[in-house]
Amino acid sequence: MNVTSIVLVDDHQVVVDGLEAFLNPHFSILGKARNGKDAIQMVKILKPDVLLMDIDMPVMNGMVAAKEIRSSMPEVKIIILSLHYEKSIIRHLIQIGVMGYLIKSSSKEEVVNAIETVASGSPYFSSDVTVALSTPDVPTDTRLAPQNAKLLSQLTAREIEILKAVGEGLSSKEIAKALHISDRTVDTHRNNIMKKLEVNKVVGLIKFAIKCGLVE
Amino acid sequence: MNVTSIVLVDDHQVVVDGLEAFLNPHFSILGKARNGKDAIQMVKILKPDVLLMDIDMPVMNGMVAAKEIRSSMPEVKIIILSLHYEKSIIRHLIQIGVMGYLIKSSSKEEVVNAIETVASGSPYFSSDVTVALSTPDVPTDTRLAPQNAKLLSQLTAREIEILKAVGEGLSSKEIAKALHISDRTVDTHRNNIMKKLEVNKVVGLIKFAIKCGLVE
DNA sequence: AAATTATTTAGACTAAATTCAAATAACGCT
DNA sequence: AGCGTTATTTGAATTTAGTCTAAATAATTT
Repeated sequence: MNVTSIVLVDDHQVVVDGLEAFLNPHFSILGKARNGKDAIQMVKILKPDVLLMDIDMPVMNGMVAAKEIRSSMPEVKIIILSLHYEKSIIRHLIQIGVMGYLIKSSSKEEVVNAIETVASGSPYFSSDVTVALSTPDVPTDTRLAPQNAKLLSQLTAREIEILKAVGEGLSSKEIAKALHISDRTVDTHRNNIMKKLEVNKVVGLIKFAIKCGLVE
Repeated sequence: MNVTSIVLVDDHQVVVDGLEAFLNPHFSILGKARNGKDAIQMVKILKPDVLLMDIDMPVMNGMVAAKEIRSSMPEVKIIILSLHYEKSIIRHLIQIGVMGYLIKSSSKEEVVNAIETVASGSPYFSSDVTVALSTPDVPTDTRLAPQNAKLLSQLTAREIEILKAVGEGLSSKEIAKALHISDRTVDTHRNNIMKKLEVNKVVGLIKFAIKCGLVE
């Protein structure tokens, strides 16, 4: 088998040169690019075994380039070399089909090891990446949106009580009975609430109550 | 430096014996256990460098044992050897602080490599694990509950159209105008929908519409 | 052709919401 | 203690919306 050929892509010259310095006798560096756009061109012409690429780059970032290369040249194995620990980005790239993911703090040995592993057809992911992915997702919808919190805070205790009851599907009369007040009172409260929340339909109240977790 | 010492834990004798067979000249196998409980005892007495353990085991499973060992003997490096791809389990174990995670389909070489990496102080996670973790979480609330799907399916197209409009806060009259039909018709549809969904309040309709993702 | 289901409508009735107007209670402020 | 503000409460008259019953027409299925 031939020596593994590589294209290096990073917008910082020192990084590319440094990588080249310690990869050079062992691997064949076919080319070096400074952004995703150039990387695509270079890969098409040079057809390397492995593409070692950064994410943050001007003109075209590594994620876009990786996607394009995956679809047009699936035989090229992509290794991402990044500072990013952000889960969504890592996930996206793995879903796109990159074969490896290294953090820039990786040792020379790890980079060499990753390239060899990937060149042989197996994926290689830095353990930092795995650990980063292991933190559970925060469900976005459980959090109370700031503007809702603000609106909610300007309701009085009684109003919140009534809003909750409305959200639970009780009519003015039922609420009145439950709270031992007149149903006119309940209506007034409800109208005041609607003014404060700037909604003009009961549905708006119900939706707001749901959003704030007052019901269901 | 001394040869790395290991304790093997798996409820299947063949697996333990098989592992021992190819690890033996290279590493020092101090002991073999069949469940988590025995593993804890054995680790306390033998103090191995590395504990290679399954998850699914009788008496006490590997997760519980890993947690216990992590808190009582943090210097012992734990590698999980499992069939599990389940994200929540993998995550939990990484959060507990296991240093490695291998899938049972791993090659001999990978197992040896993992043990060496972990013994030297670096984590080692099989790439299958990383890929498994890279799939985005499905927020539980976005999924349509089966009973809601069933109820929704027994509504007619027209009824769904009206349900949606109700959920958006339109009154019967407004819906009537929008659909170029009489408001009586809208009422009838709404009542039929309520019968089908077994709710007796408009709020029920709105909540159902939200649950089914028809609105908002 | 007959039976079901879907869509449409009306009238009489009932319930609910809106508007306008205002009283009482509570709270902080000077 | 007196003032202003806000919260909570209520009523009457008015307007709007929703329910119930009943039924016709269109579309589909059997």
